[in-house]
Amino acid sequence: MDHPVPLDVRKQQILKAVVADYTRTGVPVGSQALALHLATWSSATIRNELAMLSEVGYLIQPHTSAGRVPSDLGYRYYVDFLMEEEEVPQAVRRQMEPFFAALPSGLEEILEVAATALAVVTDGVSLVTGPRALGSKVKHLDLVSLDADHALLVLILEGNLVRQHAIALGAPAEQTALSSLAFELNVELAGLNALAIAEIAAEGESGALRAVVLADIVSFMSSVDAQQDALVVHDGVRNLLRQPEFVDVELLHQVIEVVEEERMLAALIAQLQLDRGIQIMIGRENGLVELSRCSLVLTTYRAGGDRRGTIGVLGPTRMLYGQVAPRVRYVAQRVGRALERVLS
Amino acid sequence: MDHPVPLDVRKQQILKAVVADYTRTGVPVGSQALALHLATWSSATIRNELAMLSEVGYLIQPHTSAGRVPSDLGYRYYVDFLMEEEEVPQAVRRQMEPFFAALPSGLEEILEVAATALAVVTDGVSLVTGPRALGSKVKHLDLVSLDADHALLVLILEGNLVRQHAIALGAPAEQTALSSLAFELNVELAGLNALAIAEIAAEGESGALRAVVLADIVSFMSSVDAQQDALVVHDGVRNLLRQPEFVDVELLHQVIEVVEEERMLAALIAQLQLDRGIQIMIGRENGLVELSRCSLVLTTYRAGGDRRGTIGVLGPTRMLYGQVAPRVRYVAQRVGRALERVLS
DNA sequence: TCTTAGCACTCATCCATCAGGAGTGCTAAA
DNA sequence: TTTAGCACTCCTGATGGATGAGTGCTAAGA
Repeated sequence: MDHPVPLDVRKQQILKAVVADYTRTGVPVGSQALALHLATWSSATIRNELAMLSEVGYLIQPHTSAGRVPSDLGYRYYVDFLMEEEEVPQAVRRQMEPFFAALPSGLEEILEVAATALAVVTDGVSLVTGPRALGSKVKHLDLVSLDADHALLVLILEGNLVRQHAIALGAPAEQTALSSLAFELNVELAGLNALAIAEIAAEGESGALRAVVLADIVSFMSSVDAQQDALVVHDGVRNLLRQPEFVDVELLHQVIEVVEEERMLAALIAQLQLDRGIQIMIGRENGLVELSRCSLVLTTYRAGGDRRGTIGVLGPTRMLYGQVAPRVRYVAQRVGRALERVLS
Repeated sequence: MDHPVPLDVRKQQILKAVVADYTRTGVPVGSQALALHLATWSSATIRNELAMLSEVGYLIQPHTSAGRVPSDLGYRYYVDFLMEEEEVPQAVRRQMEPFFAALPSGLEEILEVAATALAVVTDGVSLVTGPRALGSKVKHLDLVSLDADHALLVLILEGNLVRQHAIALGAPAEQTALSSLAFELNVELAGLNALAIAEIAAEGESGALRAVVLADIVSFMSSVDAQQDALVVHDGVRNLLRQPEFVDVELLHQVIEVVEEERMLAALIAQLQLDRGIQIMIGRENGLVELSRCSLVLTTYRAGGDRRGTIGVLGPTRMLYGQVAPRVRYVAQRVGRALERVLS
């Protein structure tokens, strides 16, 4: 991967043609089929080249009398050096428009809509994580009385992330007391993150209503920060079923298991280097055996400031990378823009 | 369905044995296999009875030399007259405990947790709709300034359903103005639904900040009410893949399509009569051709007062109804209790 | 009249066999 | 260096019993 075997122009053209043909049909491609597209050379010449490409590991032969299929390495070379990105067609943009037109203002809702849109236009499973809230900051908070000694804490964090949590107050408190406390805290805590609030909490005397609420805010915000990474929205499992590689029910089972068991994907995505533009993980590169015959096309979206989340697509290794990558990027941009509007 | 063909005791026993055997093994059951369980009669006698049960439509023979399989009608007779509900075993309750132990206080989160728990213990796809908010009522609201002439409306509805919406104010307004307006509206609107608020909105003069916000509250609450029905959480698609009936990829495809395309299910569930305890829809009874080989076991959960939602399981027709039904009911109760705590 | 042993019959499933064909590697000529 | 030719491999799909599970029917027994 670091030192790909260099290829001459003809081998490159042939590899590219193999990838193109195979992604289109899903059937191993033979020298004769290639000779049609690459009329410059005879099938025999191509056959020789194919043998050499197999030798260096870019192509695989399922069995002796079969055509060639790109290996993970072959796809890697293709993606790194040969792939041409197809601009997102007008028709596809139009197809997504309804999703983004009536965009809601909540973070989760926006991400969910984006997931659906992405699944529709890429024929894969879309994956979206929440923006990493590296110490998200309080924008506004509110306290609503539930019963005598319980209250609901409503936190509005930067990015209009709204979270609520029930607090056991320890002692009875009226709504009026809660309201004035909320007013007071709004002034004090605006713009602060969990860490800074923890300091303020440490100062005050314990036991009082204010102390109880402050302690809860700190612990709750920390848990929100921790959770944020894990949030994975997905959509489009149905798309996998159309792919011929998934007639193998066992394989399908493994993939769906991983997708529904969201934390495995979350872990995978967390180890991702951000800020690399589109990142493509091919086959075994992702490290999960269950996904060894799948690829991931991921990128980051900006949720204002330096908060970023991940959005992307999971599909079979045999994927139209040149088409999927720009679409992922496009949706990421739209999400970023939508969040911008909603941001503080 | 309204007038099931009556059966004598022996036919009932045989039908019950066929259902038991078939749900266990997934293989058509023959007279000899039955004779092992029902030692009172010979295989020949059972054979005669099977022929009669086939004639009245309770059993089906996939082909001449195959055993019998219960028809939709047969399952219907079984669940109506023969099924014995198995109490939820201690082990299963324990299995669900972690899910309910650290239950969050938000409506959506609770429903999501319940969906996961239900999927785990029933080996099917769990389905959950939000509680029907037949004119949900305001409990608390808040206005947060976004920029000069935009504000974020945060509505806390009964049941601690928190919703936010961005408002274009039409004219600049400071946070102080918004706060005092929010204070004023909290007093006026507490406990009112969209309809009642619409009346208040109609009274005031238009154009003012207050009028703009009121108008937005009305339209937003109406849309929340409308949406509420549609909200369907699901989990456990992976479970379907273990069932032998879904080696037929085409069938699987149709089912997943329906499940992911949530609105079809929402429509199906909406037409459901509530308050009937457990409702079981077998095979074609659900009316969706895509789900003609599936069954639904549904019930309602109470979200306090007269707000109710639906929770249940989708699985193959060949389902352990006597086991699934009590588990669905159990989870519904737990959800109800969890929501109770969170309720106003 | 009801039950049941016996038996012929049906038909899905399994397995081996075989022809067809796609695609290869190798050789030798251009 | 390219390419036509050809033998070879081996997958795929079709064919055709053999097997066996399960039935319906008949006739004898309780």
